[in-house]
Amino acid sequence: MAAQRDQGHNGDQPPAAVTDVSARDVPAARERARAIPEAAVARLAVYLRVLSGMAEEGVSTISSEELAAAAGVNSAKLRKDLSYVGSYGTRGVGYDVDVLISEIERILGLTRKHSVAVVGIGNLGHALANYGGFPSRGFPVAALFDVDSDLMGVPVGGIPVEHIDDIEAICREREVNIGVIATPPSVAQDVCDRLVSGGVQCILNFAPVVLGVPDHVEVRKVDLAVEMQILSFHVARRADEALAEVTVDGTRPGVGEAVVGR
Amino acid sequence: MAAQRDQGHNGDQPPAAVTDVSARDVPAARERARAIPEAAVARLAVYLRVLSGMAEEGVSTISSEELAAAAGVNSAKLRKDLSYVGSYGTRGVGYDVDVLISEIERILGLTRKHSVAVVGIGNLGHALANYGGFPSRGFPVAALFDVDSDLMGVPVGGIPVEHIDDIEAICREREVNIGVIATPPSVAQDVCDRLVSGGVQCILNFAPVVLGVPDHVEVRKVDLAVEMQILSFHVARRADEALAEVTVDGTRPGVGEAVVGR
DNA sequence: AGCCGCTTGTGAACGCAGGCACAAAGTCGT
DNA sequence: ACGACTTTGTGCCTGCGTTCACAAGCGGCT
Ligand SMILES: NC(=O)c1ccc[n+]([C@@H]2O[C@H](COP(=O)([O-])OP(=O)(O)OC[C@H]3O[C@@H](n4cnc5c(N)ncnc54)[C@H](O)[C@@H]3O)[C@@H](O)[C@H]2O)c1
Ligand SMILES: NC(=O)c1ccc[n+]([C@@H]2O[C@H](COP(=O)([O-])OP(=O)(O)OC[C@H]3O[C@@H](n4cnc5c(N)ncnc54)[C@H](O)[C@@H]3O)[C@@H](O)[C@H]2O)c1
Repeated sequence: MAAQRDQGHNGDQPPAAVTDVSARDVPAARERARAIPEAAVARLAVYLRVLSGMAEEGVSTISSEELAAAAGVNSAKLRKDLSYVGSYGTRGVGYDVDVLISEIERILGLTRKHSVAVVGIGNLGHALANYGGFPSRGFPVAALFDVDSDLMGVPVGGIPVEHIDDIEAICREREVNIGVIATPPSVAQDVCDRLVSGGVQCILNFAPVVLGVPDHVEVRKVDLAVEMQILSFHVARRADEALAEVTVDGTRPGVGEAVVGR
Repeated sequence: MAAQRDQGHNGDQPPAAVTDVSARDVPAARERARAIPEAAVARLAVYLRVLSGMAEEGVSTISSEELAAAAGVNSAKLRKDLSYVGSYGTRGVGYDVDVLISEIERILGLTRKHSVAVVGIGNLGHALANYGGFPSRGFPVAALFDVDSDLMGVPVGGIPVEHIDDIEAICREREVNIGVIATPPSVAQDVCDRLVSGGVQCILNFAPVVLGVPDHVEVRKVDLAVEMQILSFHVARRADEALAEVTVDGTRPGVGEAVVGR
């Protein structure tokens, strides 16, 4: 079938030394939540989207095999991922789509409200603020910030842009949970610090810099240049391989059929 | 120190079953290139950016410890990553910044030209097309595509938008290596197929769908909703932990100091 | 009611990536 | 010229995540 190989791009940073200061030799109880590998969490989010699509199409039950195919993963892995959430399948039948959606949402914490603030309303910030996919998935955009005085008060995606200097106060007031940084790299650390002092605990960073944050803050970065370079690496590798392939046995890499994702 | 925990979000998909059909029990030679873990490739790209910054500031030599701190990783891991590239350090001194830059660029395949095509010039596509960070890093934008007739010929970031129906021909003609999909999810698979038949081997997908592609095509996806949901999960986990923490020994997670990344 | 076949859930094995610690190697100072 | 110091490169161990394979469980069919 050959769906895409998902991101191989992943972790670094001492998983137990720096970030996980707290969770060790603790009784148990929420141990279950902690035990979910981050990679599995990422996949759960994908399953959730696929399941939502299924639900809209009126599908009420799905087997691990079908869901795995739709999500582009191995069915064993899918079942193990779902087992982190709990046992909500029916043997011989499969999973109830609605139940699974509810349970995954619960585990991912999507039952809470997660207000988002976008900082840096330039090219990228505009696109993010206008994007309907966030509010519709439970991430309402609560505030936009910039330094540019021309932007002050201008509504983008229905939300007026506010001045960066008010960021702490506004974030606290509106209980912003997630800060999105779309400013130039040079000011990203400063913006990050301000978000943190505004009580924001989760940050999604688009600026190509490594942010330093306190232990209790979670940062994820989206670095397009890195993505490009990883692709570039694969181009180079493929070129080498194709060369070696031909040299060794004359076989050329097959072209295969294009499989439809959903 | 506590820099950010990098993406824990990572691999899935059978690493040896689907994608790596070709590279096994091969003589050796380029075996070196294949042997680099994808996670290490992602970090190499980060090191490269940090090093570029260093070079601009006139730094000519850097130790693994310094570079590791700047990149937010463990120094041992950094050295191991660099060892995949080769032995270009000088013991007792460190690495020559320029040499390291050249070698990482070589490994990442950045010595070749990588033309990029962006498909779907909406909110996100505009931002991408206008982004100066791609051309400056060796990824010139060679073409833009959309279906919207109002956009035809309109220059975005200096490149005129062309019709999606010409995509195969233009991609072949301009030797596009990397296709970026920023269309609505519903047409993403179709666009993907067209890119592939236009000879594009690497795809960066922003649409929230799982793309099916032939084995020889590499897909990476950037899924902001998934990123948000991973953050959401951590919010939930933290809330649970904080609760348990207080319940068990009365200690509250420390607030720590905000460390500056660079 | 009992059997059959299908699908889940998971125990166990495997493999890869991360981290430690040290020997090798080179530099700088005297 | 030699020794002491610094820093690299890497072997080994540990731990996590993925995969396999199968027993347990449930619905449906006879
Ligand atoms: N545009 C893209 O497609 C793209 C792609 C990858 C990465 N990025 C990164 O995303 C970031 C934003 O890119 P962009 O193209 O939108 O840049 P941009 O220059 O269009 O926008 C930056 C915005 O940040 C604002 N800003 C500057 N200093 C600020 C401060 N101290 N506080 C608040 N706002 C401030 C500016 O006024 C501007 O509106 C950059 O770091 C860039 O490297 C962008
Ligand atoms: N805007 C964001 O910040 C954001 C964030 C995350 C994900 N995304 C995803 O990125 C994609 C684009 O988002 P957007 O906000 O730019 O949407 P958009 O609607 O603004 O832009 C989509 C563009 O694609 C074009 N298009 C439609 N069908 C096409 C086809 N068959 N061939 C070529 N072009 C076609 C449309 O004309 C439009 O210009 C979506 O899949 C969205 O889910 C966007």
